[in-house]
Amino acid sequence: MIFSSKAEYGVRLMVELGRQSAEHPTSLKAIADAEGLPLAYLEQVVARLRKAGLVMSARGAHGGYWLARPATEIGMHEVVQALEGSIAPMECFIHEHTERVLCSHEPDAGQGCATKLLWTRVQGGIIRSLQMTTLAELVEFSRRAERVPTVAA
Amino acid sequence: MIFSSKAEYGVRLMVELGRQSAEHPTSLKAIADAEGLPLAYLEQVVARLRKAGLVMSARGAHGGYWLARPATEIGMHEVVQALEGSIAPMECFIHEHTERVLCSHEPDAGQGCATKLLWTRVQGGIIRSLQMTTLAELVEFSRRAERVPTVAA
DNA sequence: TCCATATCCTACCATGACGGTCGGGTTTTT
DNA sequence: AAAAACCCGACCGTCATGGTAGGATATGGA
Repeated sequence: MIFSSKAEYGVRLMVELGRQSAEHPTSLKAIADAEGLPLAYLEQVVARLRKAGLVMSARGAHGGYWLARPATEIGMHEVVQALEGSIAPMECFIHEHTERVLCSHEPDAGQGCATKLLWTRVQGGIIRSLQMTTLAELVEFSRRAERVPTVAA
Repeated sequence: MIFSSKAEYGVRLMVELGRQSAEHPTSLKAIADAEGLPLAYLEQVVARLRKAGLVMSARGAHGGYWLARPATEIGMHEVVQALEGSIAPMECFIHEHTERVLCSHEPDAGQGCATKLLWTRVQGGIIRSLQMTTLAELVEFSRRAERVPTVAA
């Protein structure tokens, strides 16, 4: 049970954007360098964030990305959802919207199997803890962690 | 982001054991048939539960498995932990106990990166929702779901 | 005693998702 | 026109996952 690295990278990227003023765009190159992440891969990651309307972009020289909204108004559940596709602890939760593909083991009556009760709670726990965290919080945290003396040499 | 099928199968298995009285052991074969799961694979799953001390076993004819404790005293976080190894939303959380393998991206100071704040909360959310659910609850739920009239034919 | 039933254990395997690269296209600034 | 950057799709190696195979060991019953 683990989130993919898309989530990790994407969150880092968002934090990095949050640290910049939203005036002039930040290039992916800059972020890739700052975080030590592969540029080409970041492109795929940021594409998801853009499609989800979380970041905006400008092409061409001096182009780049910036937050579509102030960081205080961005809940991390949106970010993770955009990156991860959907926040589902079990396969049968994914198709939720479409044609009710049920758990296969689920009795005909629907919404039956006992395990679903469990996974539903887990899903709730995950989503709640994501919702209660805003991007602004993470940005603030990273700002503070910044000036920690390492060796004071 | 998804739990492995080991978790799913294992939880089903535990529920099934919870439905049986803990007197006479239940064979894996019976459970595999009841749930429609591959026997050989279940063996691997149940091995983890046994090693974690959640179920006990008897070999030989009329052998099988039973709960090591009453279902009311089994928290689902124990079950999932046994099955899944550890409940960690991100790689760098796994080595926790061993030699402090840090996030690689984490600044030298340690406990630094902003994303860790997020994943820590998520982990908390998951564990809490698992802890608050006992096996007994799931067993009870499955008992009730049992007698749902499908067509009343 | 011998067979059926069952747990136990280890090795093996195929598929698919994941993390990542590559090449090229398009847009914009200088 | 050249550089900087976003954009897009195809490709690819590795590794965890889900599952199988085969056998060893233990136990109860005929």
